[in-house]
Amino acid sequence: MKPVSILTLRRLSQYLQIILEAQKNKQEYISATSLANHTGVHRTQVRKDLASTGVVGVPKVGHKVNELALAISDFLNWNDSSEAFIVGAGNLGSAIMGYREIFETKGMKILAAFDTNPILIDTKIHDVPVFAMEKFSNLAQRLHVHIGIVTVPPEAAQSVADMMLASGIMAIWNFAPVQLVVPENIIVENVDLYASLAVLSQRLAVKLMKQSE
Amino acid sequence: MKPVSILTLRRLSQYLQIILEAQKNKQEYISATSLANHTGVHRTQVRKDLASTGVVGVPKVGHKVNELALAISDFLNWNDSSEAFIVGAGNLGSAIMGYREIFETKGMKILAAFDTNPILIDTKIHDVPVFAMEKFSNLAQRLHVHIGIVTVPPEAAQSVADMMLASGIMAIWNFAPVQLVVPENIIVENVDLYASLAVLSQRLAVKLMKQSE
DNA sequence: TTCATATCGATAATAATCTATCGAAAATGA
DNA sequence: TCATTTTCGATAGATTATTATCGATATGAA
Repeated sequence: MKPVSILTLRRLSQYLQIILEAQKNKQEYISATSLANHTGVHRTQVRKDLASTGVVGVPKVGHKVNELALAISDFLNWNDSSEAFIVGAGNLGSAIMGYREIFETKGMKILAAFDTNPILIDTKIHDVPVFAMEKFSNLAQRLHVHIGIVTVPPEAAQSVADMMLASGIMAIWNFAPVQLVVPENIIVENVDLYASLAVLSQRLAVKLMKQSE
Repeated sequence: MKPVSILTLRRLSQYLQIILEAQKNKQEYISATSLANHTGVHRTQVRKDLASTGVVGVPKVGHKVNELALAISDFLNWNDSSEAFIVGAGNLGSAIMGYREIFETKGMKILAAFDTNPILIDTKIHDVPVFAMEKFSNLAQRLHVHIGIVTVPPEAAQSVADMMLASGIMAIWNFAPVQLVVPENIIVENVDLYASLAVLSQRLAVKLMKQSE
């Protein structure tokens, strides 16, 4: 199994979203062409992406919706459950805990949250219990938690990451706009809102400039 | 001015983050090499990215921190203020409103939020007033708002987007995991958490598989 | 002053990604 | 049965992105 590019993984998740929708509508087959039309990705690219999960389609027909959904979910490891801890129970952390159930359908179970704010400690946010930071390490090791979600302010992010790694965390989902320094065997996935905003605002500026010409 | 790739824009925002940090520390000069070391991007790539903003550096010295920060901010249009409305005042919407002040330093001012939930209407969330959906169109046109932020559940996203476009919105920051269908002159920037999670979980699965071999 | 070094900016080479093309297979309808 | 259409999967070509190379320039030390 060859390693698959990040771009392919992101697109697979997009396709899956559409396929699940088709599944809801009791559609039996779906073609790469129609996925291409829905996403704007070129149809040959869609085929390549799907091929990397190992599925095979039927000419003129496409892929069985159920099988394709299962194949992609499997490939993304969304059918196994991975446990996660989240550090930072502020605005963003709460929002993510609010999506707890959806994330569980995608293989990630948020077991607990951690924060330094005494007001929050020993409460529950969207059914997720909030503990003091000091408890992270012990619990993470006892429960074999592999995923750490970072939703703290930027200045705290690196020290939280260090603490996570010292507790056996192997993958970090980082929502802080900071480039975390970690050993290279550690997986870091960044959700960088500023980068996203940068694309939006520059594109808009260019567009407005062109219009006023 | 040639169009700049999305990847370059995202990296520029990353560099800026580091440059602002250096500015805080009263550092006078910063080199492409050091930005490369901080981000993991190749140093020649950093130079190309910076070149696209028009800045010029000094051999052996690098770039003046202040000038570089200004050049990138300008390039991203973060020194001008753009007004935005946000639709969906739930968990995620609230989280984003919580970052209102930070976003303002990056050129985006969230003027108001809109929701269908009567409990929320006419309240304030993180100082942002929440209005009924019906008021969107009128206000957006009167205030010449160009940016719409979508933080509603996936099933409502397309209709919200349609409503936004009918009200003169030109750029959509979409947090719903849905591929919005819009005319091609409309700018859509997606923040796709599922795609991000897909990368994380697949990479982690591969890693764990390799370890157990 | 001269040399070594760090950096810049430009250009060339490599690698990755995306798009086009083509033959084969399955369905549909004449 | 046989042409037509749609899609698949594979391969080749084109585009884009990344990395390497090289000469030039500023700094600081010998």
